[in-house]
Amino acid sequence: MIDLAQLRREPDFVKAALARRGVSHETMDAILELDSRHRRLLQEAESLRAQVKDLSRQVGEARRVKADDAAESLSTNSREIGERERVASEASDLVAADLRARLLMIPNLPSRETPDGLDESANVEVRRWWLGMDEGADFPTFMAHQRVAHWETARELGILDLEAGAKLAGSMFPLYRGDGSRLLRALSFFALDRHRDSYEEIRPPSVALTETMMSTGHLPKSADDMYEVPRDDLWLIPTAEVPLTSMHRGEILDEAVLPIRLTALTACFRREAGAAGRDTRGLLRVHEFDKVELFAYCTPDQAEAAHADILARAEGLLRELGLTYRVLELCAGDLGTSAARTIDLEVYSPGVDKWLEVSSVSWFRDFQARRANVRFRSARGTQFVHTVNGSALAWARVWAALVETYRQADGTVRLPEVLAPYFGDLTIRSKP
RNA sequence: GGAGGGAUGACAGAGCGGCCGAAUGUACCGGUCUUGAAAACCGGCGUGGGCUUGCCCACCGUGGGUUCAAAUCCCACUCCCUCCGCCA
Repeated sequence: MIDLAQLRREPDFVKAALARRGVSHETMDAILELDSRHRRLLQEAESLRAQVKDLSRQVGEARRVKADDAAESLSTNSREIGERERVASEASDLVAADLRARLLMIPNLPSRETPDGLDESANVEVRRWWLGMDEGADFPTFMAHQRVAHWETARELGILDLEAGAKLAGSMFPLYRGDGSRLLRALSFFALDRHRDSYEEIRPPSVALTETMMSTGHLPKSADDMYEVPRDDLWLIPTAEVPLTSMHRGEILDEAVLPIRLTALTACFRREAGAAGRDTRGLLRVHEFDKVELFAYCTPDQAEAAHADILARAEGLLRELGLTYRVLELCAGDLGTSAARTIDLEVYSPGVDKWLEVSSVSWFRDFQARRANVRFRSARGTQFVHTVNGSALAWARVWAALVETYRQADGTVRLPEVLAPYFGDLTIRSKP
């Protein structure tokens, strides 16, 4: 949630920032108008309530000295004012609810680093990396045997059964088998081990309450993108960011414990509403995938370094795996609701000849902390923490890129050496 | 699923209709004392909101209700603890 006080204090600045991501000035003016109406009604209600409290005190006093007539007339008076207070409060609450509902729909202010632009075409490519680049090698030329889509290779090798997944849960719910399933597990274990030095591993629930979804900004805006369990007021998590952000919901943390760095492996569920038919073959876009997430609660001063660390770790994994990737600075119009700044990592998948998003590293400033009410106490008083997070990494697409990149001329897949401790024999062959 | 107990400030723990936003202790911060520290003593010490910046309002698990007045009474819900049942 954006800071209402800031909107009041510097409306032009906030409106200009939000205009960069398509929020109209009229929308913000309506909020300011509601805010001032709310404050007027609130003042009225509060002053009436102050009168009721004062009279009630006098009633008590009168009773004590046995002045029953006085007590009776004071309490009648108080009852009448109480009626008016009730009316004023209801009016105030109504406006407050409207104001809050609108405020929850407003996205975060883009950071200074975020370039202008209304959609993904305006994202800025920051750099590319490929194996050997650091030694001066040119962008790789992929061989014909690497130009085979992962779903073809996977069928030949028997490591992915999309038909079976569709039978069980519908299309875009993949079922991995044999070495395909082992590869998935190897990747998660590999990543979690790499983060052990400074991130505490968490295994959160895979479902979250509506209230929890509100904290990260996934609700109310993105309800259509998520799976709901209405009977229990639960939602399947679209990312570990959801539970991790709410771990300290409502708490005031000691400055000394920050930054709190967490990592979690979870399944992620996404309905992908509105994306039907777009890049949906194989593992390009699926409803359920495993992801290792990195997350930090930090002070505003620590946020930049925490963001950079997550990005470096996500990139580090891709480099260790020897995959070709590029780094994109998202433009204002392509940012997620809660993000002030986001850097995406896209891996190059030679078989399908596409760049696939495998990580999104975001800085939320205090937007989520304000919603989740996570603060910290310091010498300068109590303030909201900053949250940052990023995938390291989302495995379905990495799995696809690995199978395509490391496909050999003989049709087998030879995985990179770093996976040896997690996978054993690195060659995936078709089983007789 | 059934029965009972509980939820109060950073923590422990009183209060059970009327100056209670809340006793007391611990922790924490400042001061006195001390060569220094500890102890002792003195003072301070929740969060958020509104406006005339001094005052007002809200918050005692959550949401309703009763009352002139609710941390205190009533109802519902959530979570925690104990016991019984069931179960991977």
